[in-house]
This record gives sequence, structure tokens and C-alpha cells, in this order.
Amino acid sequence: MLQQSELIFEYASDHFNLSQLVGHSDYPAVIVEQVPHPHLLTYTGLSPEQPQNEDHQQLLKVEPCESGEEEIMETLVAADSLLNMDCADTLSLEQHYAQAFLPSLGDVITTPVTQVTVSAEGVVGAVDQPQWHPLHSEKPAARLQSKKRGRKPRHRRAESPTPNITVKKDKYNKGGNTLYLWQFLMELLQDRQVCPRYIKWTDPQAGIFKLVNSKAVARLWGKHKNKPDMNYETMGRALRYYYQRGILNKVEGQRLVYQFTSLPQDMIYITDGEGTKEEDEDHDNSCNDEGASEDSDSTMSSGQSDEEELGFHPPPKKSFVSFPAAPAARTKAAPRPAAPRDGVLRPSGSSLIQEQHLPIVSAEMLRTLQNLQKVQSLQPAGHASVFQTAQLLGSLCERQAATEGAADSPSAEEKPHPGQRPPQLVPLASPNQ
DNA sequence: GATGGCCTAATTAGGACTTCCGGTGT
DNA sequence: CACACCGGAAGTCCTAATTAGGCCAT
Repeated sequence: MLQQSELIFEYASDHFNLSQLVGHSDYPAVIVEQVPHPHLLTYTGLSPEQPQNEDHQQLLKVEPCESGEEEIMETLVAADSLLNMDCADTLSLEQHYAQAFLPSLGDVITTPVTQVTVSAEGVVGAVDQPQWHPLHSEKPAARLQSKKRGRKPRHRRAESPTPNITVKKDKYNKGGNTLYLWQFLMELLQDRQVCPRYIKWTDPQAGIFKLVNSKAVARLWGKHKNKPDMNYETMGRALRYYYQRGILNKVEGQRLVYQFTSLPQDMIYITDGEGTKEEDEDHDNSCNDEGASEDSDSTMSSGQSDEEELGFHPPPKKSFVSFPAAPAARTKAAPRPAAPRDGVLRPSGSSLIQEQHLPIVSAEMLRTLQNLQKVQSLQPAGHASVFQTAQLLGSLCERQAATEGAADSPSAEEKPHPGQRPPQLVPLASPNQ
């Protein structure tokens, strides 16, 4: 049985559009999280019984492609094929997600998690910080205390974990797939299969995001909630309720653009050059962004369930940072500070790369780890803590820096190319080196 | 038989949407 | 005209808290 301190890699995006890697000098961002439940291994194909060194790697194997473009096209075609599939035996990632993953949300949520982000500069951040930091000084919306009749007053049920509220673990442990809409959206925004294709940050620092494909997002939400009739109209109503509760603001004058009044302090923005860095140029998303923008449904045939291909990940449970924009008033998009271009966006003032609760390990990280001899012997059921992984990556960073120092330039061969494996990183002699 | 502890099912309140609607703005 | 957006109202679903009742041991 796995312990909470054990580390599992979820292979999040091997099937992800490789075009996202095109032309970016940064190594992909990486999120690491403790995932306690063995069925997650099943979900990810990493059965605890499996010999990790073999099956694990086989699962994660990514064949390099001669022609990056062809690979991209094939990937897209495959993805689109998935979208069109509705047969019962086509177990979508999302279905898989719902069936296998959600039951463990409670553990996931309450488990302190360390995130590690790797960019070209190496490990940007790796913080093991179990505490959550409520940053909202007050609860945004006044709660109506309704009358009770004929019964003893009881303790109020935990409400939606609006930024400064913690949710009891049990709430997520009862087999229900309780995932609030705002959490769901945050997930999507951290899922590279969805962001920026269907939803994207327009101003991460301000928590402003756009529903690039509102219909697709609504369908995803509906699928998650088992509401096949869900549409943007309905989902939008739920979003509007968030105004009252101070969870969201509408960004005036911009359609389909909303703003989180708070974001997890430890929110991580996986940009690796895509999605979130387009905030200055909405058109620079290579990942179908233009095709998808405003309504990429036009690019999809009707009835396509593009969410079929999407697997996303359990809800973040984090501390939150509120944005300067006052929740009380609808806000225009705040002037944005210059976003760093290192592939990881940080909130003004402090690093975003902190402990976090996303059970995601990107494919890129896994590939990276595959290249490390030490990591190849890492057993989820063994000693591998997230923090150790962070240390490991820190060492990796150092080694890489040393290598780069010798080469004196981040050469092109270090940049990921479509259809190419991520850069071969210098194997680590030891995580503790 | 009375009492207390434990367990379980039923009840209830309330949160978080969902659905529907009429309306406005772009 | 389509779509985004708004917010009221009523409904559904789910969960936690509470209560009631049964069982058992003392």
C-alpha cells in the first residue's frame, strides 16, 4: 500500500500536442505531486505491482520522430479522432479520470505537495511548504444565515473552499466527485491539454483567464458533473454566482474573460512557452489558439466532444493570493506587469513556484527523469519523496548549469523540437550531490 | 429492568450548482 | 441575428450534522 509520502508520476501529457514544444527554448514546466492512491497508478498505467523500471519506462516511452511536423499532425489527427469517438469502449481520459481519480481527491487535496518547475534555467522553484496561506483578509461575500426550524442548530457545513476556506478532507473522501467549478477551471488552466486550447490565461498575474472555447469548457464541465446538457449558458450562470461570492470577477468589455479574485499562492503556471505567455499577443498561440479562439467550435464539427481527449487532474487545494482588483467591483483587466519569459510566470512580488497540490507530473518531466539513472531506480513505493525529487531536480539544474557554462550557450540542440525527446539532461550521480 | 455505549439508518439543513427565463448589450 | 452577459426564481443533487432506534453488555 502506498503511503502518502510516496511519489507517483502521472504521465499527464504524452499524447499532448507536441506542437506546444515547438520553438521554445525553455524546458517544459514540471509539476510533481504526491499521489497516494494505488488506483492512480492504474489510472496512469503505473501499477504498483509493476516493475517500475520496465513497464514504467515502456509506458512513458516516446519515440522520437524524424519529422516533427508529421508528428504534430499525427498527434492532432489522433486527438481529433478521439474527439469524434463516442463509443463506450473508448475510455476517455476524462472518464478514466472521473472513475479512477476522483475518489482519491481527498487524499490528494490534503496531501502537501511540492511542485517543481523546470525551465531552461533549470529548477525554478521547489518548495516544500505544507501550510496554506489564507490571503483573503475577509470572506468576499456575506453569507446569508437562513433560519432553521424545529431543530437544534448545528455546525455549519463547510462551504465551498473559496480562497480562504479549507475544506474538510472527508468531503472529498466519500466517493463523490465534488469538484467546484472554480477548481475545475483552475485545473483546466493547469492542464496543458486544455490550456490554452480551450481555456487560457490572459493575465496570469491578475488571475484573468479566457474561455477560448466556451462550449468545449462547458461540455467538459458537464461531463464532469454528469450533466450532458450542460452548456455555456448554464455554466455561465454558475460563474455569475461566483461574482456574488467573490470568487470571480467579470472582466468588463471582454467576452468570455473572467478573473479569479484569488489564486492559490502556490499556483503554478505551466507555460513552457505556450498559452500563458500569449497574454501580450493573443494570436501567438501555436496550439490552435486562433482556430479555437472566440469559438473554436467553428473548427470542430458539430457533435464533436473534444473533451473526450482531455484528461485533467484533481483539484488544487492551495493557499490563495488575492489580486489587487477589488472583488466587489467588476474590474477591467489590471495593467499587467511584464511577464517573465522564462517559461514560468510568477506573481508579482513572489515566486509562484511553491508547494502545490496538483497531482501532475508532466510527460516532459518523466522523460527527463527517465534520463536520469538515479531516477530510473526510483520506486514509487520506496523512498522517493517529492522533496527528494525537488532535490534531485535541483542537482539536475546544477549539473545543467555546469554543462551550459562549459558550452557557454544554450545551444539549439537543447531546445525541444517537435517529435523529439526533450533534451538529454546530464544524468545525476546522486540526488544529494 | 435500567443504563450506557455502539452502530446504523433516516432525517434535515444547507451549499453548490442547474434549469429556466426575460431582458440587455455587442 | 447570434451570442455573451445579467440576475431572479425555483429546483436538483449531494453531503454533513443530527436524531432515532436497535442491539448488546453490564
